Amino acid sequence: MSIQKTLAHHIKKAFISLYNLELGTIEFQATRKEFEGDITVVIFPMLRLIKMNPAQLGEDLGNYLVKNVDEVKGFNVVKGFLNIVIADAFFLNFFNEIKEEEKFGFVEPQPNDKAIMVEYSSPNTNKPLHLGHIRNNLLGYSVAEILKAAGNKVYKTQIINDRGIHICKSMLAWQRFGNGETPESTGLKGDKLVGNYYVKFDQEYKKEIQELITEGKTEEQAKKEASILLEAQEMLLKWEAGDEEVVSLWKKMNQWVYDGFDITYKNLGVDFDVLYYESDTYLLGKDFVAQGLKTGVFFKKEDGSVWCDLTDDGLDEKIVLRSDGTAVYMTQDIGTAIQRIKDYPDVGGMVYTVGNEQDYHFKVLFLILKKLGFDWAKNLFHLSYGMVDLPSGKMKSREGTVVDADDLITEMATTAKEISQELGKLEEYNETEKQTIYNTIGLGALKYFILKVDPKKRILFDPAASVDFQGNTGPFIQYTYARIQAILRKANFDDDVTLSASDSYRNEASLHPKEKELIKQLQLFPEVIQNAAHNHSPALIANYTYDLVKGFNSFYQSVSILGAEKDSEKIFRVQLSQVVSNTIKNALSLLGINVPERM
RNA sequence: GGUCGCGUAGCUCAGCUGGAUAGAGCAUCUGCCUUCUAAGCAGACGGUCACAGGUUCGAAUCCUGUCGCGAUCACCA
Repeated sequence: MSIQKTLAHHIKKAFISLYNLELGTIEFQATRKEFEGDITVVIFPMLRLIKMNPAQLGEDLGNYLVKNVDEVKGFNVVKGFLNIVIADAFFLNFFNEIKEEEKFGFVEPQPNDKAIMVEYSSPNTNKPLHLGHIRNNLLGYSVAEILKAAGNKVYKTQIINDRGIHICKSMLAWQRFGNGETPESTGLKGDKLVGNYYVKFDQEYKKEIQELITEGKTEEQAKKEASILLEAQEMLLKWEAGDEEVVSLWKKMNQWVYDGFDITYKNLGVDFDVLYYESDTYLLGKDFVAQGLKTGVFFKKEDGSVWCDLTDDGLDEKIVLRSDGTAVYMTQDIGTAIQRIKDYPDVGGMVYTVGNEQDYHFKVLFLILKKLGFDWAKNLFHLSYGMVDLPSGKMKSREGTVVDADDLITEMATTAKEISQELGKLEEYNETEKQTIYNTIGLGALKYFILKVDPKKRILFDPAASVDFQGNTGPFIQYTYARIQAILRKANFDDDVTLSASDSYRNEASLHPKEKELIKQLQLFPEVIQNAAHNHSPALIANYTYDLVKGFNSFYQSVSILGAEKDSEKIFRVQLSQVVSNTIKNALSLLGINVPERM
């Protein structure tokens, strides 16, 4: 039982025996450093039940606890705060309980619990992934991992936007100007190659518009009448009609893109359990619109278009079917959501990782699904995140001001390499091993930099300067981990200490303040995971890990680990280091960050 | 204009369901590498928590309003 629960139980008993009163929730907090004690009870809220001096009440409760609870060694009262001193034995016992747990804090999913489907990435297939996708992927992946650690079964998914006018544009440009180029013939990643033709299309389109304007057309006319655009639109119609030639080109070029994406995903360390393609789902949802029309969730306007009236919920009317009977984005999303539950009946909720420009869309989507009467609709969550901005402003793919995902990953590894070489580390390694470590560090820096920020906030990303390797960064945490590994290696090789010795903790039960501090921090981990899962926030994990690392470094600097005076002390400190390093590793795994054994 | 989000140190960010004197890192300055990895540690400097009201024993946190920034308000996706 956690110390909080134990204390809460006894404080309630104290209230009954001292004042004959039933107490509700009790507020605990960690005791501030400047006061003596480990855990603090806030007295003020109790004054609502009983009118008395808070200092006196604290005094009474403190005395009761010392007398009746073994774990309570002492107390002091400052204003309305009862600071409780917990016996070191409690922390030692806790430590001994968790020290064999490889995955301390992680909860196994219960077989009959509902699963959660987490959607992220969901790219278009006409251009390569960029910095915005990186934030999306890292967030989605991390939240999925956190949900798993909190005891949920999770399906990771993405819906690939593989159809529409955008891919036709790339296809057309490739047909016209491509000379049969392939990823193999050019040595380009497939997504890059296709992306180049998307840019090419735009260039040609603009050229044609200019020509038409000089011929005397208005800009508006020119934009509509450019032959290259008309041809792309025609191509889309052919695709929809199932034209063999167009479909086979579409398949070929999409496959290039997928091969390219796979490399990026692999480098980024993300993966998926289930894939959905928009070409399979874009016609879904119409049946449910028809049903909703019958049950009165939707209504039809004179022109035949179908709408959902959300004015009672403070929103607008939203179209769900065009007057020509074709689907809109919303229709498709309704259909896809329902389809997913059909495909995976154990799914009881979904998380959509999509940028905050679609906040309104998802609000409406979730509301409509609720109105349609699906009970899982209450468990839908839009994991909304802010844009990633560059110092130069917005990223615009057409203007070439995007930060390409692959380039960024490479650049981070290069920076890691430069810094490592400057510091003269890693010299005993061969080139391949070094490169692996550079990748781990560079990627760790990037991931931590993005995930430590609250998803809702915008990130200003300066590729040249913003990812630091000192202070609150991924590499700092990785570095601490690597240092602990060095201690563990030396403890094993240079000393005849047996880590599994049965007396491997200090029986005298008196902890160094830094040791106690560390154990207290470890104690918080399970709670942090639950919290992070509840709030869909990797930032909570990141900040916890940083605190733990700070705590360890402070410990590392102020006590001698391998050179401890007594054997029991040495073994204890090595074991403590071991548990801390496991926890760091586990916490980082929730952020998708790997740890190097040396750096 | 309506709706939603954000505004905390020079910069980048923490601050959980209201709690004690608002915390880190970077930058600037001071110490610490013959001793477990100095990508580190210890310390100094730095704040009208955008602004104004309100709620209460107590507000960065909750409510209202104002200002600033961003997003969004298509028979686009």
